[in-house]
Amino acid sequence: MAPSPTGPLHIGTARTSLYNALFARHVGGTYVLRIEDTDLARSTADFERDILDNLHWLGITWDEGPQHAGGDAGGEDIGPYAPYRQSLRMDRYAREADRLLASGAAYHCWCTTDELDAVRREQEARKQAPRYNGRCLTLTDADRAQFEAEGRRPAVRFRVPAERIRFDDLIRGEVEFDNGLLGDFVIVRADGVPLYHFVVVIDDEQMEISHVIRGEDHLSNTPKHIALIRALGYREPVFGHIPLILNPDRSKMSKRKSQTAISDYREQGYLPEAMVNFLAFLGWSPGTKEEIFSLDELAARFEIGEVHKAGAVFDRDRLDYLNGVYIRGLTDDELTARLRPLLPAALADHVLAGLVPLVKERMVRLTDAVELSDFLSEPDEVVASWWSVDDLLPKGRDATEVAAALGAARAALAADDGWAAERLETVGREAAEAHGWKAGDFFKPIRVAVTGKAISPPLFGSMVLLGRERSLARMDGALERLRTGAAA
RNA sequence: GCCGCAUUCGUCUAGAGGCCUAGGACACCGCCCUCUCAAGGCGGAGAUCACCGGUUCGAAUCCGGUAUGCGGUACCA
Repeated sequence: MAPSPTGPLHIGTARTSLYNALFARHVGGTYVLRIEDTDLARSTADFERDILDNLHWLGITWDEGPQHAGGDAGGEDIGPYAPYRQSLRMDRYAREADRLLASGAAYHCWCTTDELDAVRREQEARKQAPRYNGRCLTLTDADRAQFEAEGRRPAVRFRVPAERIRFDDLIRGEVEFDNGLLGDFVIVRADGVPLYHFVVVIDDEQMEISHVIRGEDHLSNTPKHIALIRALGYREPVFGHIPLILNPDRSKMSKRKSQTAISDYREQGYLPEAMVNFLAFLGWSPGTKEEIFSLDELAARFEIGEVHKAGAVFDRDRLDYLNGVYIRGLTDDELTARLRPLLPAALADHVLAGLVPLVKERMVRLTDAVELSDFLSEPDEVVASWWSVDDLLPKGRDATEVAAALGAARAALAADDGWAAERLETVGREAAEAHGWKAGDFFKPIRVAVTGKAISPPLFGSMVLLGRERSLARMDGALERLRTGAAA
């Protein structure tokens, strides 16, 4: 797996990482992670940290590669072929470029960006394939001396042999390209920085990569890599190109149209287990009716050859559903621990522990607990500001009637000295019956007064967590507003 | 433009010649349960298997073509 730290860990990169991990674990292989940071201008240490951190968060582990972010400052890489960051392997690439130059498989190109653009525009205007015209292939020594004298620095171009390239893709089967259609592409920039197609091939050889599993967007790059592999005398790895994850409009999933950073999902309260389960099924299925699988179970069943060929739309609804399933599958203690950092410190641990069973099956994301529990940590005045008198009224009842009902409820509940949920509910129901109201209607003003909202966790459990005094005080506050409102 | 890849309910998918009048899940709708909301249970609607032609007694499944979509076509990865 070879992510490029030019952005935060992307959903697609995470899924590719997952498939690599599942494949490696399933066949008992060695999973290698390499940081592709040759694009110095766009790569940052922060992005690298984000990628490694979030991969760890998902539970994806690798056998070789940087275990911690740190750039060249010293995240110690693990594995026999360290370093696993391309920015630290430049001497190796320079040596291989020299080999290619010496053998004539590559040549210097002095063309400037402007010159190349001009040629390309001309080709496009003539409806020709835009590719390098080979100008620097026929330069004389005098030409070269002239460019040198002008201060121009040459890039290195690979001389692409015009041949048909065929390979057996793990997922797509036999694929064939005609490299005669390709122009000679640059492998080392004029500033000496080697480019992706070149370094990936060198590293794969030196790190003894046997299987390259990557996104389908690399399928048409593969013939370039194979040509380079042959020119360098390397062993050809097995390739597998997995389908793309798509925006709802079926284009390649992008930041513009979808949320793509794993860290965003993490912040929004998605569980890593749910993300992994969801991502695994975006492009693969075990063929069973069962669809809840842990990482270990996935690794046990995963077959790379069963991966689909067509892209899959990222379906947020399905992720939400799965996340809810996983939240409900957590023990109360586990959920309490995961919720703790998201909720105000003022919310006491024992209150949180009591809250969890009340909200567990009402959550889609961990962050939902914030709104479900804020009535416990906000002061009475704030909670009172969330509602208006109208919010207290069940359908068809006016303020005077509701004041009477709430007054009766308050009196009955206050008369109970235990303040336990089950007992309170019994008292509440008896009071409702005595008052001649349906329980639902009778409880509505209590709910709004106590929790500030028409939708809340179970009422009596909520009242227990809030405490007798504050619950009664909030009901008193509501009664007051009902009476003044009714009077007005 | 050129090259490549793909195409089963809105979405994720099952399906590898007869078990398919195409199964499941999410989303949607209805009912039940119910102190609100969820969760849960039950049921419903939803796919002429992109299209056309062929092979075959028989095709979603095999072959050919067409269309559409997507990806690539950088001194980005």
